[in-house]
Amino acid sequence: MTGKENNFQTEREVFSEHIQKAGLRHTAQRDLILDIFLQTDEHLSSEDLYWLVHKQDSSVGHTTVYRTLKLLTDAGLAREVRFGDGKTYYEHHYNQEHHDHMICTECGRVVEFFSPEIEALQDSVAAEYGFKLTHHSMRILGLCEDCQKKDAETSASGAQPRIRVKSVVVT
Amino acid sequence: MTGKENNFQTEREVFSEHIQKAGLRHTAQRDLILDIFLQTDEHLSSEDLYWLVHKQDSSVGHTTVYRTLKLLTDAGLAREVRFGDGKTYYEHHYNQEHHDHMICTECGRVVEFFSPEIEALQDSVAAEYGFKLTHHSMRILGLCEDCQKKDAETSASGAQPRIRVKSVVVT
DNA sequence: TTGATTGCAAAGCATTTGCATGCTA
DNA sequence: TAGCATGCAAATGCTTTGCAATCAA
Repeated sequence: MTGKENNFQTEREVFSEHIQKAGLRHTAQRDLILDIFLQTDEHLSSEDLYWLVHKQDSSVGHTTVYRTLKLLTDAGLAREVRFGDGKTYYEHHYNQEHHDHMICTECGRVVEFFSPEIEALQDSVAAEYGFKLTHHSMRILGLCEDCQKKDAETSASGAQPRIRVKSVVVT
Repeated sequence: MTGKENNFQTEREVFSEHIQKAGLRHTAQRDLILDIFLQTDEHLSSEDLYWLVHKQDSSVGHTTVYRTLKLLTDAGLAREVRFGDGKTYYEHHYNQEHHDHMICTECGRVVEFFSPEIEALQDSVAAEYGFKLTHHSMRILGLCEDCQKKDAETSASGAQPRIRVKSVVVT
């Protein structure tokens, strides 16, 4: 009886509650997609989750995974994140600490970090301009330690990154 | 002979230099697109710029505007920015101070801001994880002062925002 | 039974690409 | 003249939507 299992239960309950409150319905697909989502740890795209689901039930369609991820987001269980490669990724959101992302533009490695100082400064910037801050979004793009070394050794590395940041877009 | 005019000249020169160095060619379309881009002040999408160009020369195609904006970005004259509505916007980049964006999710208003403290903290976060920071991206999403007031008065405002942030995606 | 849900195919968007034609250098 | 640039149409990649069939409540 670990904390994780308790948490697991609770997330299912949150989902059920959301479904009831919104007048929606329980389905085998939704349960399966939630279960598999909860078993993951990485940031995954709808495509990624689709294939994981597909392995267990090949009758589930792409559309349902898309729609269910949206549903999970509405229920507060998932959070959409974008890393600049044009896809939308999802990460666990329920009972998770807020964090931002640092992305290696070479290998796609994603590091989560949290800086209370930056958070506080964002609040004060918003206040300064009269904004009521609802969300914020922050990415740091650069080269991770390994890729800095690799770049020093050879220029061409064969490995394909999972997340390819095509154009480095700074906002 | 204002500073703006001097700057204008210089940006054209930068463009010419970039074109020469890259072995590319001067064309009437590129000159026109650059000129019109330089006359703008807002963040504009390729679509936006296309229509501005179209007014002066309707023979210029979408594709050329896309390609030229990429070229301007390569030349350091433009910077791609994304606000979360799925489109790519461009802003002036040459001789511009670095800044981040605060976006009103109701009316789409974009406020540019700069916080040296946040910049410094980003550097130290990167350093802490061994990252070599190349770019960063930061958005603050919320309600601007006007929209907070409007929300207090009525819930439905008829105005269509120029930038519609469909799903609030926090990264 | 009623109406939400599903999965397929098709449509949407923003963006990119193939290719014949046009035009700079 | 060589080969980059252009513009059209078609393709792409991700996501959404229409719709008939299915299924939960």
